[in-house]
Amino acid sequence: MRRRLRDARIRPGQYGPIIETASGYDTETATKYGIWELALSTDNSSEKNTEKGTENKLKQERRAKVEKLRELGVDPYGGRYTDIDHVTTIRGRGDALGMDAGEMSETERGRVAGRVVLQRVMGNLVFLTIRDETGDLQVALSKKRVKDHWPTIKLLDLGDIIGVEGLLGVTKTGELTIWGDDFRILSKSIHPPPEKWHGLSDVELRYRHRYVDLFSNPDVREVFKQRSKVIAAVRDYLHGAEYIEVETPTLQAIYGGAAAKPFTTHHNALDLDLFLRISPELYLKRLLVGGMERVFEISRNFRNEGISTKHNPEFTMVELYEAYADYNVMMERVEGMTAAAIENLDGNYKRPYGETTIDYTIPWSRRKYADLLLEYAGVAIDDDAAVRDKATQLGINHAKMAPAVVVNEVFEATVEDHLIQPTFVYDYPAAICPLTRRHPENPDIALRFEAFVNGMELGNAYTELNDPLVQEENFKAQLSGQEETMAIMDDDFVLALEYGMPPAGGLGVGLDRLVMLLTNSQSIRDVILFPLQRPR
RNA sequence: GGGGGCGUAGCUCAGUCGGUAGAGCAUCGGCCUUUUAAGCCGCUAGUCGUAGGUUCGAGUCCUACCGCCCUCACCA
Repeated sequence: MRRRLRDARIRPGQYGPIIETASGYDTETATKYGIWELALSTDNSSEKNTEKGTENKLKQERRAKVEKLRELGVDPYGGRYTDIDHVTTIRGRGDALGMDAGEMSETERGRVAGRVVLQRVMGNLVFLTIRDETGDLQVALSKKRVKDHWPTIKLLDLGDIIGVEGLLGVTKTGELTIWGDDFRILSKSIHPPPEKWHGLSDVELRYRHRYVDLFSNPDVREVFKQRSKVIAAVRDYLHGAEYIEVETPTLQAIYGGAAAKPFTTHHNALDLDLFLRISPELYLKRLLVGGMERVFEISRNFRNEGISTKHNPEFTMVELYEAYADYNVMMERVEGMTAAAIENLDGNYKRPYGETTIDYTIPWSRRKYADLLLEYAGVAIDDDAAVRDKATQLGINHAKMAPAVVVNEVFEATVEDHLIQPTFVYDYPAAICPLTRRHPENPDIALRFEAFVNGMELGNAYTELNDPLVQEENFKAQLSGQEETMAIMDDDFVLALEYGMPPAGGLGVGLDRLVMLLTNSQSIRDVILFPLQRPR
């Protein structure tokens, strides 16, 4: 679309002869004012008019109003409108005045800008509900008071963005109101907004036209404001813990750091196939080698896998590495960043999630993997026969699985759903995390934990492996085994370890999931502004 | 990929047994200077997701396809 518009700007003639319409538009006028959508659709209207009848009719009526505004000498797409007050600010000032119902201040003025979301026309007095980023406010525009602006006000539609200035007052019914005497139309909306009461509720349309979702459903906007606060708090917390924020490549010639299928892309000038990162891990560890002792990155990662309420192909993770620490320190980091996020929201550590309440009070529960397996599956982790019996009971086809894989299948089937309250599960079977440092006293155990909340994995951490020889061996073992992990040996990463990486704790926390939990959102798509949708 | 559900006016939704496509909001035309989803009167509004099929007749039944949601599988 954008491309078409740009082409049109250069060669308007290609869109055919000028067509005179009811509203008096032609491509020349459109060109002059730079309203290309208008020029194009007007051109097409002779063919497409019948196609989408109502929508076209509604738009044409609004376009006619645009033209009428121009005839009145009013710019329907006005520019700078400064020194405005937010609705919340005006409400605060209004409250401070302590006016009675029906009263109007003689001196206190307000100036707002926002979208018209409700309109109550009573002849020569119009009540509008204006929505800005902070809330809704009523403005009243009377013919007597606005004088010359009245003809413009008669052309207002739901969805228009306007600016209003006037005295503050309280109506008979007790509603704080700006009694406008100055008025500006800032953007004429030519597409009708959704129904005023229900808003936009079709899930597909909400995702595809998120801008409509945002302006018509204030709760949605609130979720994304909270998302911003969560991420800001995580960043502040880490800065406070003397971390440095870095940015590492999203385009990677060799991908790694997780077991996941990548997206592929291509650099034309270099004629080089590249991958979108599945994790920033191997780059962040290189920074530890370089002497950056505490680093983090809030990174967009891309995994070419299934989509679900908990998985979007691109998602945001905070990944961090801390020299001379271990996974126990990382548990404190998870708790610390979550607490910081909660403090930045509302300070409430007991939060609803669906039907349950989750208590984020520190410290979170810390449970050994093997203990949980015994508790919920009733089997000892090293009792292969018992584990396989249990697997059979659960309907898991385990004949060809390695012992540790069966253990993990049983664990996932029996334990994870019970991990509702925040829990660190630690000391995983080494066989299912091959690139991980082993427990010094038990080589079958990996120094790893996962943080679970509401049965969902929130984070994953390790006491990092810094032995280059073991790392190289593990890499090779991985390569020979699974097809999708470490498709290419990352020699440079091993080289970095050969120079010497300090012992460290490393952690990744899914920020989309953290936001889901803290905002009581049931789908990851409700905390991602533009979740992936197939083109229509 | 398997299973289930959904797709009707710009939006939110009805649509009976297969028999002339409906309502509310919005729009348009009236009345209206204290309304709160304002109200009242009148009007307009449709490729029933797409393409086939069955039938005298399909929004409705059948098939395929497209899109979305849920779920399982895959997957940290």
